[in-house]
Amino acid sequence: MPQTPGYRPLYRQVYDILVNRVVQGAWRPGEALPSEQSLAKELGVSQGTVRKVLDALTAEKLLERRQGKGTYIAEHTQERSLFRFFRIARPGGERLKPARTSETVKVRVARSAERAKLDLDRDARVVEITRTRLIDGQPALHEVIVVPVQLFPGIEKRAGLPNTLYSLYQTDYGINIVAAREEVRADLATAVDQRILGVPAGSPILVIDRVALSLQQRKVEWRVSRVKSEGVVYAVTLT
Amino acid sequence: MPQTPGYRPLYRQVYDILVNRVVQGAWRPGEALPSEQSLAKELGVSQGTVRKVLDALTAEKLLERRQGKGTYIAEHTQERSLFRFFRIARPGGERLKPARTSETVKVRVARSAERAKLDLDRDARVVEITRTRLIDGQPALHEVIVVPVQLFPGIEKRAGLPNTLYSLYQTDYGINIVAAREEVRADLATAVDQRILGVPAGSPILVIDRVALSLQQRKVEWRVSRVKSEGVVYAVTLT
DNA sequence: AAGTGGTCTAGACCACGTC
DNA sequence: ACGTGGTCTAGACCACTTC
Repeated sequence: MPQTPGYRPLYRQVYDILVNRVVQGAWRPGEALPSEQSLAKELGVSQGTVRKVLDALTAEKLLERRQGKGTYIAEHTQERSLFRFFRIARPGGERLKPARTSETVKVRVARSAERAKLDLDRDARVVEITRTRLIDGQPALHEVIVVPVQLFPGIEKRAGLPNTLYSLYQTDYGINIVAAREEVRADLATAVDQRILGVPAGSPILVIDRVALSLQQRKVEWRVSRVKSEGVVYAVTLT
Repeated sequence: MPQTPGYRPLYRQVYDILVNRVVQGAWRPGEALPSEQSLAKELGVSQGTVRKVLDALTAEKLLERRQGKGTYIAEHTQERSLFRFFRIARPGGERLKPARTSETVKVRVARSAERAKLDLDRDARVVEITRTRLIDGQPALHEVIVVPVQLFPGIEKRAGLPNTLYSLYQTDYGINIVAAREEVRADLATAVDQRILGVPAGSPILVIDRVALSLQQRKVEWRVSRVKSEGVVYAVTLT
């Protein structure tokens, strides 16, 4: 039987404090945090305890540390977001970068499947973004992205969304995507796939179903991508 | 310009020492290591330095730590290996466990594609294991596994290989699989797929191409699995 | 009570980047 | 020269497990 059921290490409290500050935008992406020493002094703990927390947040890719310089809020730049969550590559290893094309944006009431995927209430409204992306100048995948309008007010009025939405989520809405659950399956090309991707009927298509999670583990985005399977793979390293 | 080009922290040396001991079988899977204190004393470093190394090896899943008890060599048990590297699941989340059927085992000279995948010399010999696995009693995937015979002498003479080979690699050959690079693509059922998996011609098939890496980052196994895509997905969490 | 890993502290010194 | 993060130490106390 545990002697202290409510035991909570000091570093957990420090962790929560710093996460809250980051979430509330105390520092902007790319900006430096105070030094370990000053944070320790301010919070009334030792430098080692602050260090443990900063190391943990760095492992979660929310911070970046640079020896001799300081600790910074990690930026979800285009390059970085792509490299982290976009797993399409050439067989053998070379990672690919898609170019974007125009998108269509709609606001509507969430369907039941969407409410289930994103833990939404009845009547919740969502923004639906549909777009096609190019690899080597050819249409290679198209995707439907659904996010709760409540979390991203006004996003539907923006013209020309960036190629990687996660940098936009971070800079304009304070939402950090820290993880994504993906389910990959094989399917056959539909009529829509044939038209958009220019593939023959019955071609194999790789379907990627992703739910993206924020720092608070909230389900923030549902995205289904359909990828022309020819000459590309979904590459991942299991550890 | 770095002032000390050959700088190497103390914990790196301790790390190498302990990894070597594990690789050379100083302790068996499931066995406890000496306590932090005694390791520190023996190696002439502080407990904190030993702790840092043990924590790192635990993060790599080579060790397991249990508060109040000790630090143990992680066991690649059937359950654990499956859960870690076998990513097939039902849509929505439930992870699946395949049952094995009989396999066929051959020894032969490595083909050039195999030499490239596994960094083998010309004339290298490999063991090829072919097997089919069942989900819910139905054939659901079949795979071809290729390993260098040099690393696994006598493996071809074993009858009835275990469902998860990685526990065998660990216990009988001292090889710990710590990571796997996987490439997933969509394909159409071939004649072989039709016969083995009982699917119609032209069905979508999920193909998983895996290279498994040992603790020393050596490419130890190449495995290609073809999975009946109906009702199952390849599930992974990106972080 | 004894032994283990887990937390926390205080202080020293090192490597790195900037001034 | 200075400030930052990175390493290393020594010691204290806590929580968990076993005896």
